[in-house]
Amino acid sequence: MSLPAAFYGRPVVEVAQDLVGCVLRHGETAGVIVETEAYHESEPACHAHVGRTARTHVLFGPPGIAYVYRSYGIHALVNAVCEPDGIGAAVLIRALEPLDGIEVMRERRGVLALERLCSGPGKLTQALAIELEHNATDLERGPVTIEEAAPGWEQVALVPSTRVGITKAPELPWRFSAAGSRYVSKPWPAGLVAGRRGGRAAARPAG
DNA sequence: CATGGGATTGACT
DNA sequence: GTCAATCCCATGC
Repeated sequence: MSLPAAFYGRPVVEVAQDLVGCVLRHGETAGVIVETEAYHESEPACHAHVGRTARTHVLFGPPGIAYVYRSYGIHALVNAVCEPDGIGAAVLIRALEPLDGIEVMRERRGVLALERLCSGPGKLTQALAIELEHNATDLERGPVTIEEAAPGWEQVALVPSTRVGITKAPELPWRFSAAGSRYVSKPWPAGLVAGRRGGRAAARPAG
């Protein structure tokens, strides 16, 4: 079942943590969210920091809406708008553990390894065929939806770290990764896999 | 209207 | 490790 708007209408850092373990779905493809980042208008790394513009008005709208934008002229990045209507904030979905439609994802990505299909914000949108046309669409009604935590993922442990690829407000620990997951993006946060030795990753989180 | 800068990725040295 | 690809949009003239 898709998450209701009220789920998103809370403090964005809280929602970013609660979204880990939930399922992002588009058509026949879906994956468990294993990495997120929070962005809020009060800090300069957030697109909403500049105020309402043609680009950012979605961020200031009601929660539970998709904010999709193009990055570096190549990739589409997908976010979930958070906080009450009028506050500009969103959670960036950074990585998924592939769940459904894996063969379709492999074709779209031109990659076979499960660990590489959705281990980055630009990779997962390519794997799920999420594009700019999905900007401002409703995440409860679809076509792109986010469902409640997958079985076994309700209590997943999180590893906080600083956000990736930004130059402003780099010190905020607003990136959240599922502990022990092999499907998160690089750079891996320190302590992602407790007791990791010889580069061998642990199994997926308990559940 | 011109310009500059990305919430990235993959190929290459 | 370095670097190019390539589009949208915010900003400034």
